[in-house]
Amino acid sequence: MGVDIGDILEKRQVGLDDLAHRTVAIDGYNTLYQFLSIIRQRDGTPLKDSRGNITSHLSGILYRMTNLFEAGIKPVFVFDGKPPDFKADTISQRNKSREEARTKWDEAKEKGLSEEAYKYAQASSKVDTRIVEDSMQLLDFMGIPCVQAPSEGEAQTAYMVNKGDADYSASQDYDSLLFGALRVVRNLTITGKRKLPGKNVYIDVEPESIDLMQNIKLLDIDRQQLIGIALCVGTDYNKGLKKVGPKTALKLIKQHGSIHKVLEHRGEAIDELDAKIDFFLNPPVTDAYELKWKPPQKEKIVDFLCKQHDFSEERVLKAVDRLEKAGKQRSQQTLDQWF
DNA sequence: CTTAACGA
DNA sequence: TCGTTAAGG
Repeated sequence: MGVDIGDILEKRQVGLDDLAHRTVAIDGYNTLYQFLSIIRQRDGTPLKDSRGNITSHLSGILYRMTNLFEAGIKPVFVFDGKPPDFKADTISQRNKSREEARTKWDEAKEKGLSEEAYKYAQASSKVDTRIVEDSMQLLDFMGIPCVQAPSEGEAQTAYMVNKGDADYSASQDYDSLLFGALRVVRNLTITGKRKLPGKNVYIDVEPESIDLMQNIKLLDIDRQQLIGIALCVGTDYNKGLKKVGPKTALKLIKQHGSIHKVLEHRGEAIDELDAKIDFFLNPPVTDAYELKWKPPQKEKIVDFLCKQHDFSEERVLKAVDRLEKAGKQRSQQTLDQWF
């Protein structure tokens, strides 16, 4: 998922101090997917309430947003709207892989292959309507603003950064750079623990920022060429050229000058190429949002999480207290938010 | 993922 | 106090 151009990008490690007082526009889909796939029991089952509803994402939101808030960061969630038509293949491929993973999960469980089972359990994660809706509900109760993007969330976060409404686009994917986001932050977590793919090993990960203009300059290319590199490697809208990773793609684009020339030279084609390039350059975005952080509604959070979804009241109250304290501290210092 | 509990 | 491990819902 997402475009694999990380290897050619210059990243800067950042501490949470660097992000204090900064607004980060979070790619909602990306974050929820991460929560759903990672917050699980050892057998692969996600957290669920007594009625069988998945709650992993609610746990992730509650604790991570509390931590970010405590660090003085102003988070905004941005949710996807209608995807472009040329994303249809990717979407149906994802649905297919997810269905397959679901079957393989059951098979592995029966055979007692726990590591296999866990892997397929993760791959069967789905950000469905209910997941999005109750995430928005919880965020609203926590006083964190949400933005509904007309199309791709990462395009909207890019727009908000470049307009000056946000300081960073936050996602694990690099796609918002293709939409022109000037600053991107990855690994936006407090306790940076990430599971190495395949192995059962966890490594520490620090938040890192990526500066678009610095990278454009360093690579000695322009934005169109960066998009060209992405299209060579493969994006959510196209498959990518065979055996071409980011380094080869960079070489090809620099050698031939443009994605059009690269394709011409190789005798290959990408469907609706110009429409896709234009989509990265001029995606649908909206100004219809208001960024306002409000005090958490303690009773509503407790009712929602504890009464309706079986969270421990002790844990939830502790998190809400931290949230309240962080907000009060902030409004005393800066006087800008929370009213 | 994040917190809480536990043992060195 | 810190690193490891289990539990959370």
